[in-house]
Amino acid sequence: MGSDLPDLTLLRRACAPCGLRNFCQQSGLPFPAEARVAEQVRRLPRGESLFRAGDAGKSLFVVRSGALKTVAITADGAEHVLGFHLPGELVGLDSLADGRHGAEAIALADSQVCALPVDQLLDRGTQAPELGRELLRVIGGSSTQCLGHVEVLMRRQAGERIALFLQDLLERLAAGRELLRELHLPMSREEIGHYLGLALETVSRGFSRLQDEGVIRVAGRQVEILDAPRLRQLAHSSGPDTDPSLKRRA
Amino acid sequence: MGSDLPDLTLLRRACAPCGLRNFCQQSGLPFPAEARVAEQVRRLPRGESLFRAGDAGKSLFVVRSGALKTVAITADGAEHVLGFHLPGELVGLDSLADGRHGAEAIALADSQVCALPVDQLLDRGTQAPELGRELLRVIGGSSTQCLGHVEVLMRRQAGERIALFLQDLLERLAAGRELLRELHLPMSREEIGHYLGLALETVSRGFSRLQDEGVIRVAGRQVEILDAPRLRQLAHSSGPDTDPSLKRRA
DNA sequence: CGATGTCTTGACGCTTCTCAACGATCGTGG
DNA sequence: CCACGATCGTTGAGAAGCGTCAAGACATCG
Repeated sequence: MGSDLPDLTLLRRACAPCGLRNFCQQSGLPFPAEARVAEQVRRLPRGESLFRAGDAGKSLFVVRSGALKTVAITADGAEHVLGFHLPGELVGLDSLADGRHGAEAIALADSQVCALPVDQLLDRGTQAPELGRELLRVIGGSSTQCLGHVEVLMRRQAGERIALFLQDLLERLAAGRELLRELHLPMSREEIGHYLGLALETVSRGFSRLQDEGVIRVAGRQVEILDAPRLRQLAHSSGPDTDPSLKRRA
Repeated sequence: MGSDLPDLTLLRRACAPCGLRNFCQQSGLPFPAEARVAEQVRRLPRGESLFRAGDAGKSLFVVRSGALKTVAITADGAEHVLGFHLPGELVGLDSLADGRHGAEAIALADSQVCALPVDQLLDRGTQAPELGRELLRVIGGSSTQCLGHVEVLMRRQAGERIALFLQDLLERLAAGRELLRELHLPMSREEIGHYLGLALETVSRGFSRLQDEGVIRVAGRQVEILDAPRLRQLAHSSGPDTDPSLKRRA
C-alpha cells in the first residue's frame, strides 16, 4: 500500500478540526497515528447509502467530510428525515438498541466517514475508563441532538422551525468557532420539509419570507446570513414579535 | 434499618416485571439481592421534581412505579414535554452529554425510582464487558424512544398523533405482554398536548372523535380500548382511510 | 357550599397543505 | 453548440385543519 502516505497527511488535516478527534484518539482506532487508518475510512459518493434499515449495525460512523441524512420510511410510504449529519458528528447510533439499524443513511454529497467498530470500542473502553466516559458523553450528545429535533418540531409556526433549523445548522457547522456568514445547503427543500414536518412549498416560502425581512439572502441552496442576531432571535424566541418591544417574564 | 425486610420483598415483586431487571442485576447496584438497595430507591410524591434543568446529573434513574414526565421550558416560557417515563424505563440520560440536566423530571403520580450512579456503572462496566454492552443497549433504546417521539411529531394530522400516542403508551405499558384493554392516563390533556405539539382542546377533540368512531371509550383520564386493531391501524398507517379498502404499494 | 382545576364543546380566523403553473439550472444527446 | 428533458425552486389560489377565544359541565377540595 504505497498510497498510504498521502492518505495519512490528508487524514491528519481532516482530523484536526473534528469535534470527535479526542474521542477517536482515545479509542485508538481510526486516527492517523495508526498505520491502518485508511481501512477505517470509507468514501461515499453522493446518493449512496452507508447502511439501510434492517442492516446489522456493527459500527458507529464519524462523518469526516460531506454530509449525510438518516431517513425512515413509514408504513404509508412517506419519508421522514430523522437527522442531518455534518463533519465531526456521529451516525449509526440507531443500531445500538438491538444491533439493527432502524433507518437508512444516505450521503447528501460526496462524503467520507470513519467506521468505529462497536466491539473494539467496548474492548478499549474496558481497558481505559476515560474512553467509556467519553463514549457516554458522545452518545449522550447525539441523544441531545435528537431532542433538538424534537424542539424544532414542537415549534408551531413554520417560520420559527425554519429559523431554528438554519441557526442550528450554522452552529453545528461552526463547531465552536465563529459562525459562517454564508453556507451551501447540502439538502433539498423537500428534505428540509421532511425533516421539519412541513411541505416543501412551505419551506420555500419560509426562506423567501426571511429574505424579504432582510435576515438572509437566498439563491437556491446558497444562503447568505445578513442579520445574524435577528436570525438568532427568531430561532430562540417565539416568532411574531417583529419589534424589539418584547419583555416577558419578570 | 429494621424496615429493610419488607422493602426487599416489595422490591423483588417490583423488579420481576421490570424491563431493566437484567441491566440492574448485571450492574450489581440497585437489585434486591444487595442489602443496601433501599438507599438507591427514592420515593417521589406526585408533582415533585426528580431533578431540574441545570442540576448536575450524577445518576441515571429507573422508574420502578408511577410515571414521570420530562419537560423543557423554552425561551418564550412555553412548556415542552419531552417524554413520559413509565415503570421499567430510564430517566436522566439528558445529562450524559455535559453532566448537567437539560430538562426537569416531574412525577405525574406517586412514584418510586432507582438511582444508578454513572460513576459506579462505569466502574462496573470496566470490569464486566457484558455490562458495557448492556449499557449501550439501554441507552440506545432510550435514543430510539426519542426517535419515536419524532415520528409522532412528524405526523401531520392531530388524529394520527393521538392514535399513535395511545398505541405507544399501550405497548410500553404492556412491555411485551398482552396489551391492556383499559388504562388510566397519568397526564392531563394539556401535558399530552405539550408532548404532541397540539393545543389541549385539539387533544380533547381527538379523544372524542376516537370515541365517536367506536375505537375507544373515554371518561376523563380513564380510557377503554374497544377496537384495538383499528387503533393500531390508525396509529401506523396514515389516517383518512376509514374503509378497509386500502391496498397501496405493490 | 363555593372555589378551583380539568375536561368538553362551539364558533371564528389564520396558518399551512394541496393542487397547479411557471422559471431556473444542469446534464444529455443530437 | 444548442435544443431538450429532468430536477429543483418559486409563487399563486383555494380549501382544510388547527389554534384561539369563550362558555359551560363535572369533580375535587377546602
